[in-house]
Amino acid sequence: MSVLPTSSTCLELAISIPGFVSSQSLPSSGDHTGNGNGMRMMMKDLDINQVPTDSGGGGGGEEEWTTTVASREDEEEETNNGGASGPPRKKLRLTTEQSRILEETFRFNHSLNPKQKEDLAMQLKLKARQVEVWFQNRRARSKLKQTEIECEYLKRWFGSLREQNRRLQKEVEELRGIKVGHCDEPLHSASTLTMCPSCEQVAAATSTTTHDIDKGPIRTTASATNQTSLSSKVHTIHNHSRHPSAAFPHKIH
DNA sequence: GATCTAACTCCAGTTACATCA
DNA sequence: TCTGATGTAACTGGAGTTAGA
Repeated sequence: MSVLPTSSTCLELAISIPGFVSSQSLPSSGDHTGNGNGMRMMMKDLDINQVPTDSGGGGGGEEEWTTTVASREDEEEETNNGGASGPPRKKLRLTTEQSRILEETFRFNHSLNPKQKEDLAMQLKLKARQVEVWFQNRRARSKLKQTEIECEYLKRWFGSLREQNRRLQKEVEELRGIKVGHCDEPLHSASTLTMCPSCEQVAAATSTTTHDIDKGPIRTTASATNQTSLSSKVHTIHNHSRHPSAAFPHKIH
């Protein structure tokens, strides 16, 4: 079953399926715990809506704010003063250089502690709050991308399982026909014995029930002899296509 | 030590602006 | 020029954590 989705994105991702722990444990900023007080001090004088006075940094004139965004305080004042909707929200476009540096930083660290955030903000001539928002949005995008990839993979896996199930059902029908025709003869045709590729032994009969993904359990009346083939296939499927996450814990960068 | 509260972070969901076809 | 789709910066509200009173 080679349905491994290949990816060339720069997102660092890992399959996480319900019931399985996502392998992406973002490095905690640690400053949930650590620099709380310092952060409080810093956050006090943040003004996200302050227009950068220097527009020349890195972007060669590309860096520019279209306008300022009304601060919360200003909005509150606006609201209090008249209830009007206030000035339209304007939006910064990050320069390619800013985006590049942010992406670069994100590659190594998915979340920043207050010091890192402040330093990066200073480097990029942005507000710490903007850097924080960017990282939040970036994590969200990363997660979304991961979900899409997982979804795509699960679709393929589902299709593969359905196909396997279809084949097994067909085989059951064939065995039924054979049994009717040669009820006294043992069925040890080599073609019906499946070797487990990893265990390198013919799988023992198991009590596993094969489920048709669409229609529920397959009811089979195959004899014990006939079951050798079927159950070994079941064994194979059970052990080797049990779950995609185990087989394809891929990461995307 | 237990409790409360303030300050902070994160996330999920949403809004709204900028850009492009 | 207008318009709908798309990308994304920014906002909102809730939940969780921590430190200090």
